[in-house]
Amino acid sequence: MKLEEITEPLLSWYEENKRDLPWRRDPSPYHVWVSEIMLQQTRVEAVKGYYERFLSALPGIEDLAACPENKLLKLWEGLGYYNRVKNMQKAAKEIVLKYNKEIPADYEKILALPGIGSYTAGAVSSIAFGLKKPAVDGNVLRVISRITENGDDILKQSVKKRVEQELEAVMPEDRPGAFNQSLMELGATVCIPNGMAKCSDCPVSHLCKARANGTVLEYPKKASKKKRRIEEKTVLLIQNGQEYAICRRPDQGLLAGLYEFPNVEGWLTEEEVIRAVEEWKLIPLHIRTAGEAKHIFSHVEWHMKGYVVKVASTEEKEAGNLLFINKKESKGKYAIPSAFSAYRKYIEED
DNA sequence: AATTCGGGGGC
DNA sequence: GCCCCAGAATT
Repeated sequence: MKLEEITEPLLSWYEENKRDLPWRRDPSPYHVWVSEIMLQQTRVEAVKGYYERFLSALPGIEDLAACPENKLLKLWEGLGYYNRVKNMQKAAKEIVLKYNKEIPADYEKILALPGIGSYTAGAVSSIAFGLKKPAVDGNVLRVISRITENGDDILKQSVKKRVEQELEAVMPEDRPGAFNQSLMELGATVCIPNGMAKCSDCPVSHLCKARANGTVLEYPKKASKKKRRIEEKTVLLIQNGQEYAICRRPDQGLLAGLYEFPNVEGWLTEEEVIRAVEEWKLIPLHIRTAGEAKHIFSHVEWHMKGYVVKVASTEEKEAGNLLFINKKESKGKYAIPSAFSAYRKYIEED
């Protein structure tokens, strides 16, 4: 089987079956770029709402380049992988300065921008500019591994590089964007993972080696993942009247630059919590438990126990690194990640 | 080549 | 519980 045989069936199928997605309506380079960054390791359904809101707030590249970081993170709040939006702003500033406010129609220049790897560079190049560059994501790797019945570990970058070369060699000159999207669309809606592939709906099932040999369930091959480590934390809801304390996380590492309720490593007793609050030079008046919560990241789990600590009224908005905010500021101003969703209700109620 | 980055939905 | 998602950057 020659791989290029998939081109015509895929393109025809795509035109008939493609989903109506927000970023397919007006595929300007900026729109395609924003959508592709949001879609990195993130499902289409999760992105839709964020995409519309983001472009309403920042309709152009210059708006993105000039946006204050807190507002930017608030627009991304809950979407995850927050370096994506920071890198996107870096790239926007670079585009404004070096490329006269327009994304260059050049694969290598796009690839060199922060936050853009081979997949995103290929997607923007092909979809927004009609350049013949492949866009190989997890969908494409799964589809190709099944069609070719290839047992290599698709998590290896060497495999991704090889698939990119193979696809670039057989891509149609005229419709590279549609070709790339057809492979992803097939992977997302028909050739889906975990053994539920709908081969009867597949336009290239007659070319699929795994289908012919009944081995679809065995592909793609992936190396097993290592276990997550577990971190125990005590989360403090420090209440001063209608306001609660939050603090900014460090600029590097997990959830960098986002805000959180003050918390400490380990599970503290009430007495230890009282002492910890006094370390902030606050005067604890009353303490009660605020329940337990678990949050699972890709590589770590937080097992949290919470306490509500009412403190004596203080004039200061800030105490050390603490920042006292009200319900309105919590909802509209500061980005607090989903890891703390179990505890946000304390400030968002009352 | 491995690890670190979020969060949610499906089974 | 485990899987995976329109991946990229860092170590």
